[in-house]
Amino acid sequence: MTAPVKSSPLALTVLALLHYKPLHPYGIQQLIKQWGKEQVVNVGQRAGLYRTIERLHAGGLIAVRQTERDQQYPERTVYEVTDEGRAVAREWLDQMLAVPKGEFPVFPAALSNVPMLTPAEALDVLERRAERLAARRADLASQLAVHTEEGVPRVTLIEHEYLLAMVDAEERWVRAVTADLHDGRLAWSPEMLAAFDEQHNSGAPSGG
Amino acid sequence: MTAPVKSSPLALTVLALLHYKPLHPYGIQQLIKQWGKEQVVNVGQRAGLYRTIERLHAGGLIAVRQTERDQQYPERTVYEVTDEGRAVAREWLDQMLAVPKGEFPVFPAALSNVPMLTPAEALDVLERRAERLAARRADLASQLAVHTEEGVPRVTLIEHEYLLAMVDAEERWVRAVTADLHDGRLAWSPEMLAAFDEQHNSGAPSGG
DNA sequence: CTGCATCTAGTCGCAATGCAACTAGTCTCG
DNA sequence: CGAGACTAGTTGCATTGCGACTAGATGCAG
Repeated sequence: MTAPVKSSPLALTVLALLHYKPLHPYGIQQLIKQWGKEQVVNVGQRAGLYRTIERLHAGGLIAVRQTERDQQYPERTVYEVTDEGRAVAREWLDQMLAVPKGEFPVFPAALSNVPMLTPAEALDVLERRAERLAARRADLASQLAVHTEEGVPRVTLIEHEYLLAMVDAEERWVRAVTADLHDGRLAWSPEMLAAFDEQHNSGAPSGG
Repeated sequence: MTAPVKSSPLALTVLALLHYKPLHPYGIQQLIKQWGKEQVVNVGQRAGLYRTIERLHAGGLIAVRQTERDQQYPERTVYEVTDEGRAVAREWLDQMLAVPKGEFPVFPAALSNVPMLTPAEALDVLERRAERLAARRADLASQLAVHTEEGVPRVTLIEHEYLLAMVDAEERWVRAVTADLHDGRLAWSPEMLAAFDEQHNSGAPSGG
């Protein structure tokens, strides 16, 4: 038995689309974009898509159905999902939905080094973030509104609802922090951090 | 001039810790754990840490200060941050704080394939997620409480506040969705999705 | 006191990912 | 006809995640 194929957002999406009907790689990419999933699956550079398909193929989760040839287009390999692929997709989906995965986004890591800045500098960069978040929030909200008006079933927009909720929450949090920075409820100085470090006699994460 | 070093959570943290005082790799790892930053920087497997340090060294952002030798321990190389390293750390920090980066966490990608499940199945897995999120939330909240009681300055806990806010927001969102699933405000069926697909005459992301 | 497990510190290798460059054919428009 | 842009797929490189491995130190059980 070959090593089990590792799950990934893209791999799951490929299986899901093939589950619906056989497709060639480029067709998959088209569908992903058409359905606005590029916002959650990173199919921007095709390399990842082709490699993922290869991996799924090698693992027996998808199979070649046919090899078309429209003259004018290069040879197109059409894939279909296998029974094992269907089963695996189900397992992946259950796992990914039920178990929050410990990921390491950059923002919290950056936040943990905020003491390197002065409160005024922190206020400035966080305000800039808040503005960008607001723009993204507005964008997501308008996409949702458009699709909803068009009668798209809510369940197919559920990931957009989620993204919107998260962006909204982050923006609120950032604005709360900038407010605290603005009127001094959150403040620090090198001296204060150094004094605290001394009490605890070991290296500290503050910027000296 | 060598290629500019790519930023990463770990690289930033290493520069920040060395900014405070020179250290050897293992000491850096100790500090990261001691300050609870393993939750935001992924220093679990040491390979990443050593490779990051090598990369920073090659890029001239850190330099070897000395090579200690406690008998009993292997040779320890102590690094210190260079002036360029300080400057770069500042730039990275500004960038990472001000600009939300488009990352691709697995949960939203999984969500986008929820139509493959029945509403009842979706309810089940999402309830399991909500429970795990609640556990994590409680854990983060208690860590925060402990540190706050000990008089740790708030700014050094800011990334924990953020994580807590995000986990809390996600849990609320998931519970709102499970509530909607529970009493039918969110529902679907293969027929309904198929009907919708037909109107739009192209492949669909629903599970057929 | 000898063998076995465990901790500390660091290294190695591999699969996966992100990103950019490159190929090669096709279409468009002047 | 030729320049540039689009389509479709490939290649390479640096980075990351993750697990396995080394090798000395320590501890503790028989």
